[in-house]
Amino acid sequence: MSERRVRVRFAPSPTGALHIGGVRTALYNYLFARQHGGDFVFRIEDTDSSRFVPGAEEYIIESFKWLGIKFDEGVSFGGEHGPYRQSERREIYKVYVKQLLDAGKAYIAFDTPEELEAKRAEIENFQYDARTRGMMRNSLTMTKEEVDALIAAGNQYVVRFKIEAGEAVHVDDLIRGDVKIMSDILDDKVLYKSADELPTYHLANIVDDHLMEITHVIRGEEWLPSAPLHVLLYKAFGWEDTMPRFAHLPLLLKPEGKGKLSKRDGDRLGFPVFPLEWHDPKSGEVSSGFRESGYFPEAVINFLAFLGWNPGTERELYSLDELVGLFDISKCSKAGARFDYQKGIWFNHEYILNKSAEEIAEVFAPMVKAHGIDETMERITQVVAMMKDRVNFVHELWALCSFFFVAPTEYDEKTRKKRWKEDSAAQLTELIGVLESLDDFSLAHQEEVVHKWIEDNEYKMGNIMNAWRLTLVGEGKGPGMFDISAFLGKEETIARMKRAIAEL
RNA sequence: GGCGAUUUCGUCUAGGGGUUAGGACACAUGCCUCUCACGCAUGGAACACGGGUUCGAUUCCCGUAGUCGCUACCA
Repeated sequence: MSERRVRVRFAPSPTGALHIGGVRTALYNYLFARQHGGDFVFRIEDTDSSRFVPGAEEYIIESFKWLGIKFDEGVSFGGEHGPYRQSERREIYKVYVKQLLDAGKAYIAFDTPEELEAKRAEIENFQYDARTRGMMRNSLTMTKEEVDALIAAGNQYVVRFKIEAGEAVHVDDLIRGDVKIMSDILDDKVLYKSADELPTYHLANIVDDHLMEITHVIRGEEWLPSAPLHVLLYKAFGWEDTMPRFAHLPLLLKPEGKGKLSKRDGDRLGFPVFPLEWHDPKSGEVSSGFRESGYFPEAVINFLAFLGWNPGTERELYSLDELVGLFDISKCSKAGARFDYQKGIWFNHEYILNKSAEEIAEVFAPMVKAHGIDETMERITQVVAMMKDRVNFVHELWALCSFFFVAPTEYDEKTRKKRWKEDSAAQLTELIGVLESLDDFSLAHQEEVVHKWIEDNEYKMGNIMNAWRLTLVGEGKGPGMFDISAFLGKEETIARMKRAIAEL
């Protein structure tokens, strides 16, 4: 059994955008598969036809493509264990449902949803189980003839798993250790619905994991309560020998307040909870994505990897490949983690710091163009080199450095009051003369000449520089003055100064 | 309500029977400086509570409380 090749899967339902918690689950699966030299399978669990949302499947695939998480097989990736869409596996499930029925481990039930609802209203804490199934309309309380007649007459039914009371069920969890539960508290779960000829999650999940030779099931904590049911199903099928090991990951919680992270939190606090922007086809609602918000996929990966796990070192910046080597599922934390989006922003900033000006310029250039500016890649890269370390996102660059490309048309009032002195106009007019005399307008040469001019005239460095800054930038921000003037060039620099002196 | 999981600074976490309980984010202050940032430095800030076990518990055990999840013919 230990010889088996490691195979894990990520199996979302195509019911909408991929939640960021789901992304983390997929990431951990991916890291686990890679570090064990195993396979990562992508399965679509669309057994609830009523919740199907068009475009969701494509969205999920594109999300992982953007993030750099690769699957070895599955929907759209091929493989020998297909089909990988559960709605295309109807015939397979039927075989296994029949197997359980024949073995007396499951039974047919005719109770309608309305009847069940009535029972729940009638009996407090009603549960369809060993205590109550004797009073319901099912193949246990009817003769075979009655059952056959009902089916022949076209009555819809479900198949329920017959759970015997009094058994202690153990789930061996990679993160939580041994979790024990008594079978008495489990209900006879619906395994199959005749109405749409589809199984429910529980049956499909076990059958598929078995057939697809999954060795480890790494999923969210919301599945922990039904894990004993799954263990019982493996036993009912006689598949204990190859039953996968389980690992239930803690959930992602709201940044503040109570409960698990939701889309609403993102809207309210201003951060994305989906990898990509999502257009809901039903409501027409648009939800922001990490990609569109300006996050680098590497930063998102790094951030998510550290939400609920860490390698025990003090380093926090790791590439996806490095994480593969370091990941240890047993070191995952057990408690839910609040979604600390501030930390996510910090990660993105660190990735900007570590990327070259050329790489950032590649992203920034289209934004410059979008503002109607025609600049060479070289000049854009120069600006990026000066400014990139100041921002958390590339798109923040424009607000910080548009003055490199567009001359100021107005001058910030506060800065003017603070920096524009009585004699500023006279001094800057004098400075124009100094600059005009320069043949070499390079940063170093300007600096030398201007510094000497300031010293010779015993001007105050701060007064000159800040007033000068106001003329070139329009406000009191930006990199060193000579960086700015050297980039603008002699002509533009002097033109901006003249215009400002005239206006101020 | 029942069942399960879980609990270290505001947040993410390291650690583990004897530690000045470590790091990061955020926050504050300072430094750098021609501005604004970045960066750097410093600082405040935590073992949920109550019982055990023990020479000693934040660490192990048991309770209590909080938190999270499940309790569907949803996944």
